[in-house]
Amino acid sequence: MSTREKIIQSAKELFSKKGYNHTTVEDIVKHAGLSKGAFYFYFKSKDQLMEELINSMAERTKEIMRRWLNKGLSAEEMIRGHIRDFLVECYQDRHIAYVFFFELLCNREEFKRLHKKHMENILALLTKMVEKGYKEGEFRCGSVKTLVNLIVGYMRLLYMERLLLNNAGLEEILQEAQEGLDVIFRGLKCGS
Amino acid sequence: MSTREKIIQSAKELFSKKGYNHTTVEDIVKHAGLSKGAFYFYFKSKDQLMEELINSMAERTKEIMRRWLNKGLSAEEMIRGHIRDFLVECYQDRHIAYVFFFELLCNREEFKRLHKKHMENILALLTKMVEKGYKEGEFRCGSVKTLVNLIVGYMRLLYMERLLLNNAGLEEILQEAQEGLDVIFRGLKCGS
DNA sequence: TATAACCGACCGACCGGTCGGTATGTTATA
DNA sequence: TATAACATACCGACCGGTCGGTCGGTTATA
Repeated sequence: MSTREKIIQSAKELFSKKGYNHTTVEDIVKHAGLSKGAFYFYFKSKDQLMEELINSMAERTKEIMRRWLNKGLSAEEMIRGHIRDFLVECYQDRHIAYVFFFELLCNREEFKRLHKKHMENILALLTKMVEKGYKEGEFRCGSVKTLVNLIVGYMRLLYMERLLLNNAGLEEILQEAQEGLDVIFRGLKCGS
Repeated sequence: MSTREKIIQSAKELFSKKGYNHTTVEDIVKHAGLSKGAFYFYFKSKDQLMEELINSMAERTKEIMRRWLNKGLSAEEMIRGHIRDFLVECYQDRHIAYVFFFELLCNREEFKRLHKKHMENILALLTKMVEKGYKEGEFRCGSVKTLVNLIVGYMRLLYMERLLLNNAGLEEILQEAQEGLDVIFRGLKCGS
C-alpha cells in the first residue's frame, strides 16, 4: 500500500471510530506509522481528505445505481438488485459510509452542502426506478416520494444499527434487507 | 423565561444550526444575552447541558410510547397513534431532536453510549407494540425485527430530510407518515 | 448585608497547519 | 563514471488560534 493509501485507510478507520472532529491529523499519521509532513505532502488539508473520501464513496454508489437503471428490468428487480450491491459496497467500506451518512451532517455548512448535493443525485436515481414501477402499474398504492423515503430510510437504519453498531455480517444484512423489501412490496396484511 | 431556560433554549437552537462541536459556550451565552459566568453558574460543563437535553427528549418520547402501549388498542392503532404524537413532539422540539438523532453519533464514545441506551429502550417499547400485532395475527408477513427497523428507519428519514432539511410543515409530515405506514401495513401490490 | 446571580478577563490544553531540515533517488554534465 | 544539481518523500518542532473552564469581582434581591 502506498503512503497515500495508508493515510486514507488510517483516516477512514479513525473517522468511523472517533469521528472527524475528534480525530486529529496527528492521530491519522501515527496510526499509519507516518508523520505530519507526509500528510501535508499528499493533502492540502484535513478537510480536503474528507471531501475526497466522501466524493469517492458517493460516486461509486451512483455508478451502481446507473448500472441497474440501464438493465431494462422491472422496478422491483432494479431496486432489489442495486440495494444488494449497495450493501455489499457499504460493507466493504463501512468506515467511510458512516462518515457519509452521519459525520457529514454534524459539521459545518460546507460539509452539509456536500452531503445534500450527493443525496439529491442518489434520490433522483432511486426516484427514476420507483417512477417506472408506478408508470407501468407494478406498484399500486403509496406514491413515488413515499416509497423512496421508505427505502432510503430502511437502508440507512440497516446500515447504521445493524452493520455499524451491531457488527452484523454481510449475509445477515442482505437477508434482512430482502425481508424488509418483501414487506414493502407485498405488504404486511395481504397474504403471507 | 428564566436564565436557565434561556440558556437551554439558546443551546438547542445553536446545536441544531451549527452542531454541538461547532457551537461554543461563548456562542450560547451571547445568543442568550448572558455571559459565561451565568452558564457555569447553572451547568457543570457543556457536556452536562448536552446530556440534560438528550435525556429530557428521550424521556418524553418513551412516555408517549408507554401511554399508547397501555391503551389496549390494536398494534396498528398503537403504532400510528404514537408516531403521530412523536412527530408532533419532534416538530415542537425539532432542534433537540436533531441533536439526539445525529449529533450524538458523531461524538465521543460517552455520547454514543447515551444514544445507544435510549435507543434500546425506545426499540424495546416499539418491539412490544409490533409483537402484539404478530401474536394476535394482525400482521402476517415479515418479522418483528424487520417491521421495527422499517418503522424506525422511515421515521428517522422523515424527520431528517423533510422536517429538518426541507423545513416541511407539521401537517405535511403527518400526512406523509400516514402514507408510508399505509404502504407498510397494506403493501404496495395487494389491492389499492 | 448576606447571599444568590451574573460578569468577563484570563488560563492552558489542544490541534490544524507551517516550515526548515534530511535522506534517498534521478538526471544532467564534463 | 564521478559528481553536481535537482526532485521527491518524509520528518517533527513549533506557531497561532480556538475554546472549555476558572476565578475574582460586581450587581441585584430579600
